[in-house]
Amino acid sequence: MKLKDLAEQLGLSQTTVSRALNGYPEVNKATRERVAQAAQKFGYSANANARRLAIGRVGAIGILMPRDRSQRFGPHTSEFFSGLAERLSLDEMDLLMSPVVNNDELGAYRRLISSKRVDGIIVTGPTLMDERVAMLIEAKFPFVLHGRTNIQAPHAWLDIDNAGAFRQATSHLIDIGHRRIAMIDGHKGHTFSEHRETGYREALLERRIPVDPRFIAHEHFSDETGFHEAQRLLSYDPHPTAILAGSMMTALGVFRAIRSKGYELGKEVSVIAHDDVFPYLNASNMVPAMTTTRSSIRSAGSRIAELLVQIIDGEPVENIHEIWPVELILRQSSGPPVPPRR
Amino acid sequence: MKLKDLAEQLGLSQTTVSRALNGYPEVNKATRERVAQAAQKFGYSANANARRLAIGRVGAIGILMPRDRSQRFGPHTSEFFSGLAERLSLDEMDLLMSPVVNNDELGAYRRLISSKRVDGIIVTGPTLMDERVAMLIEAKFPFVLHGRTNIQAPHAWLDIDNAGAFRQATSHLIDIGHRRIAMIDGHKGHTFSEHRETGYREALLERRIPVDPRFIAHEHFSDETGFHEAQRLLSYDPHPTAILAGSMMTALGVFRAIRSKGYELGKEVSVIAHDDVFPYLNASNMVPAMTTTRSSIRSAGSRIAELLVQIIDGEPVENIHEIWPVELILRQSSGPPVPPRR
DNA sequence: GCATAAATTCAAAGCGCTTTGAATGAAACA
DNA sequence: TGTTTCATTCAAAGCGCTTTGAATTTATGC
Repeated sequence: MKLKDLAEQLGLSQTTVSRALNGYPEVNKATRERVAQAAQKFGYSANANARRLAIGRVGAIGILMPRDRSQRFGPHTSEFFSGLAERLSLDEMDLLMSPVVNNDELGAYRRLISSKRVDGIIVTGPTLMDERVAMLIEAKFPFVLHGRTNIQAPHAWLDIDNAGAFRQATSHLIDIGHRRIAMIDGHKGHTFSEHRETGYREALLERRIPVDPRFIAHEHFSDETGFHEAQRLLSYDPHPTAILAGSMMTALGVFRAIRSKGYELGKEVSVIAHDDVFPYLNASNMVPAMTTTRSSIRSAGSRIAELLVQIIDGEPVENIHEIWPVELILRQSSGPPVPPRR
Repeated sequence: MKLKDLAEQLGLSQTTVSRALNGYPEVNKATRERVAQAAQKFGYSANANARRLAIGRVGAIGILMPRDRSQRFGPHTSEFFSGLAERLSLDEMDLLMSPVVNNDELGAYRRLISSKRVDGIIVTGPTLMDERVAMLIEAKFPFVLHGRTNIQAPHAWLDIDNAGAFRQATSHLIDIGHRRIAMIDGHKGHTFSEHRETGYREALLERRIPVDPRFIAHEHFSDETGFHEAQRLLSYDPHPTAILAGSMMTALGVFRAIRSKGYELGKEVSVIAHDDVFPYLNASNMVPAMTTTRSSIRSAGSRIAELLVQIIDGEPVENIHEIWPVELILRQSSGPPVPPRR
């Protein structure tokens, strides 16, 4: 059933029916009701493509499948998506996930824009001089970046305070007596990873504790890499008395490594993990409960969707920058260093 | 830049340019080249909405945000999506995620169909008499179901052998001497959950071991529920000597509960988990390595995307039914029951 | 009771593409 | 050379909607 048919059924013009359905004021109330009922009855709903063509707006925002396979759809991505989806549903907006073909990421962004399949784009996991961001700015296409870059031209972004999180965690560990502190985080090049390392270094520097490069690891987030890196770290003599883990998955592996070496968690070796708040993996439920720097990636997604919709509606991009603070939540996996038993 | 502009630039008609771009044979080779070059140069790419309106095809498949919040975008969903996305990229198809508004799920499906935003739909997490499936069959809209229902009318589906997986795991446990075996799985009502329970019961029945209803738990998949349910199970006297966990997350909680009670995993209490193969959570890396029934949910997603594309291309739906076998992989978390050390 | 304003409704144009049916020019045939 | 055929190209119609500008009906003021 199309608009024409519906209009004929009702003995009205397409114009009136269209207006009735779209809530225009110049339609008689009785007529509007009648139209609504008929639409309901016949299960009519406008052909989205015709509608979009006519109004020049899509009602969807896009996101490209994250570039490297390892990052693609990790648990972080899915939590983030969940936040996006939740917010977008309020505006009845769709979320379009488009693949990167031929590994031509920039081209994929360009095509997504010029084919008018989406009203705006969300960019995640940026590097410091992210070329996708540069391109989108240049193209003047609405987008919001999750994370930050060093690119100066105005654009909208939302990021958490990664440097602050790791600075705070590191300082805390120093405060309670640790001197050999290691970190296992995500791959270098990504802004969040660089920022975290910066925070970590700043905290050490402030207390004049030298940075031991062996104590810094960059890997993707999984229990496996957490395990391997922690094993490596603990094999040094003296080994670190505290480990910062970039994600909950990493932390699971770190826990495992500490146990398998026979150390007591939270005593001989402390662990602080960054927690993106996964509904199915709760830091306070671990044994021992895990000390974390916490920030909900889902909430970030939700807010980003909101911002993008605002931008699409014409909000100027200049002032849309948010840095979210990260909470340090002390639990049992961290404590003053205790010399090894034995 | 639109087709008209591009055509004018080239001194050609829109017809010819369109045909050149879409690979029609009746275009001079030299012309085709020239057009391709110009398109590249001007960054032209057809307005997707106009194109779709004209050809009546969208180039996207849809999926609605899973219904209940708990299930929405768990780690399973994201792995599944990942598989879908991977396969769809081969066909340059988009994946459209549409929200369910006002909690009107069926209405959301109807609107998705009648608004012609997608060429086909993927349905997940069905119940035994899933109304969405019934509706889609009725509407004759292309779709593939991940899972199964008891609905008889022909429709395409792909499922793993959930009953077989749990039957096999249970039988194995019985074989090595267990008599009190518990299961913690997903919510009742979902087909996969019912099938698993069926498999479990069949295995017990076959050996004439009575089913203890206290030993069956249905909860959503998270480490927290795994922990709580396992705690409950282990508080019975006598307690189960083996626990089947419906997901890796659940298993993490179960591990924790067993340890916190002071039992030795794989001896006093065995655990077998169903593993959907998460790249960031590896069963063989746990300590002890976890015995699992394994089936990749990502591969399932990939295959389902493939099937849906075939259906959209006209493949009849009658014969598209796949049941994937599930492997039981023995590792250290299961073994013959050992009487508690005092 | 008539002119004017306000409330409704409508016909037709346009969104940017594909595709039908016709036109053109070149090559092949007789 | 005139006629066919084939290879290319084109003009125009149509996809289903929104929206402009005009037409009609109804309400209001004097």
